[in-house]
Amino acid sequence: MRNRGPANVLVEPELQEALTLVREGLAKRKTLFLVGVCRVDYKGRAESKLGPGERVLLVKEDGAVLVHRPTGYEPVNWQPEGCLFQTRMMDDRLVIRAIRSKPREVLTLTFNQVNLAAQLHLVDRSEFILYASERDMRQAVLLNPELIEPGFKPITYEKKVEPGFVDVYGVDRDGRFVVVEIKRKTAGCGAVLQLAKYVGSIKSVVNREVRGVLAAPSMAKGVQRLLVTLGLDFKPLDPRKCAEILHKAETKKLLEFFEGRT
Amino acid sequence: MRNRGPANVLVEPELQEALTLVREGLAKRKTLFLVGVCRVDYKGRAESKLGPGERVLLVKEDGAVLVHRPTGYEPVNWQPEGCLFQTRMMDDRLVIRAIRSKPREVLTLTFNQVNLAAQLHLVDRSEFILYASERDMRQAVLLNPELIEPGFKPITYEKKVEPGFVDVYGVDRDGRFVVVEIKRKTAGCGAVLQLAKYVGSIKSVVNREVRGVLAAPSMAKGVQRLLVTLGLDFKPLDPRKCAEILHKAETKKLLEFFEGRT
DNA sequence: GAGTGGATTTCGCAT
DNA sequence: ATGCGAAGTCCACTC
Repeated sequence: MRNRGPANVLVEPELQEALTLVREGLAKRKTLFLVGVCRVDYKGRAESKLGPGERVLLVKEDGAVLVHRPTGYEPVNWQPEGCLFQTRMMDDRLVIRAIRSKPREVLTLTFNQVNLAAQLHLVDRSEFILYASERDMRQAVLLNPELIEPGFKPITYEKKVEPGFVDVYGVDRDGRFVVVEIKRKTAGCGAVLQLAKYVGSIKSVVNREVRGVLAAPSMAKGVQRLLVTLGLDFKPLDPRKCAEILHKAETKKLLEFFEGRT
Repeated sequence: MRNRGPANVLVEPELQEALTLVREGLAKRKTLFLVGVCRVDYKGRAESKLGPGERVLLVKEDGAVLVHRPTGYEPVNWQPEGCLFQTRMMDDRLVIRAIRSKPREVLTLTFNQVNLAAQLHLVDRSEFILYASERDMRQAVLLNPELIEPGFKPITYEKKVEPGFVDVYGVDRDGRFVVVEIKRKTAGCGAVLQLAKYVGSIKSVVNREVRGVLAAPSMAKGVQRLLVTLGLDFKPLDPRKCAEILHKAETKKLLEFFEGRT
C-alpha cells in the first residue's frame, strides 16, 4: 500500500511514518498533502486558535502553506510562500510548524491522527492567461496606442491628478492632450464622471484643450448621451483583443530573449 | 490498493475509475482531492486559459473549488462555495465543470491523467477564534461600551464623516459626543491625527463639545504627548479580551437560540 | 439586490 | 524597503 509509484502516498499511516514522509517532502521541496485531525495555532500579525478537527494541509514547493476546513473558499489558516519549517513528534503528536520571518508569523499544526499523506512532485510549466483585467488593457493600449485612435501617443500612465489616477495620458495626432479612461467591462456613468473630473483637473493646470477618451468594450445605456454632453469620446476596446496583443508581445519578448542567448 | 479504509483513495487510477470516485464524492457531498495533468479554462467575470500541467484540485463539501499550481498562496483558478457540477468523459479525458450562477461563471478542468484521487468525509466542528481584528474589537466595544468608560453609550459605528469613517460614535455619561478610534495594535501618530480630524469634522457640524477617545492596546512613544496637546483621551483596549467578549456573546446567542428551540 | 469597508488580505509594480 | 492600487479579489454587513 505504501510508497508505490511516482506518488508517495500513505493511507492511515502511523504518525511517525507521516513525519518521515513530511520531512522527506520538505527536504526535497515537493508538494505535500496531509489530511487528519489537528489543532491549528497562528501567531503573527494577529493570533488565532482552532481546536481539533479534520482538515486538509497543503504545503507547496515554494513553502506556501494552506490549511483548509471542509467548507469555504478561503483557507482557515495559511502562510505565504517562502517560509521555513520545523517538524517533530511531541507527546505522541505530529507537530508541523511553518515560520515566516518578515513579518514574523508562526503557524503550528498539531496532528493527533493522519488519514492520508502524500508527497508529490508536480511539473507545471504552462502559462496562465487571463483575459481582460483592466491593467492588461492599459498595457495593451500602451503597446498599441492606435487602439485608441491613429496618431495617439501615450506620455505616461497611472498619472496622479487631483481626484485620483489617470489610466493613460498622452497626445493626439494634433498635439492635444488626451486623457484615456479604461474600463474592463461596460462603462457606466461613474466612469464618465471620473474621466470628466480628470479632464477638468488637467485642463485647469495646463490651461489648454484636453480631450477625454473612454475606452471600454461597451457603454451602459444613457452613457453615450452623457459623453456627448460633456464633450468626451468613446472608443470600443475589446479585452480579449488586448489579451492577444499582450500575449504576442510576451511571445516576442521571449523570442528576443532566446535569440539574444543563442 | 483501492477503496481501503474510511478514506477512499486511488493511486494512479484509470480516468474512468477517477470519474466514478469524483461522481460519488460530489453526490455524497464529500471533500474531493485530485492530482493530475489537466487543462483549466475559466469563463465568467473574466476569462482565463491554462495549458496542460500537473495541478491539485480540491472540491469542498459546500461546492467550493480550488485549483492549485505547485507554487503560490493563491489558487490559479477557483470557484466560491455553492456551485454546481458536471462530470463526463470526453475524448478519453476526464472533464469536471463547476458552474456558478450568480454571477454566471464556469470553471472547466480537463484531465489527461490522474495520479491521485481521494474522496474524504471531514468532520470539523471546532470554532475558529481570531484574536484582534479591528472589526472584532469594534464589535466588543459595542457589546461592552464600558470598555471605553463607564456610562459610554454608542450611537452608531462606521459613521461616515468628511475625512473617512469613524469607528464608534456615541455619548458619554455627561451627554457629550464621543468619537472612538480603535486600533488593533500600538497606536501611532497617524491614528491620533485621524481621530483629531474626525472630532474636528463633527464639531464643525454639531457646534458643541466633541470628545475623542483612542482605544488601542498601547501607544507608540510620543503619542501621549500628542494626545494631550490635542485634548484627546486614551483607553487601553486588549484585543484578546475583545475576542473573549465576542466569544462569550456568540456562546450566549447560541444558548438563547437552543433555549428558544426547546 | 447593490454598495461599502476590512482582510493575518495577496500580488505586482513604481518610487 | 515602502507604498499604492487592483483583484474573477472574498467576506460580512448596511441600505
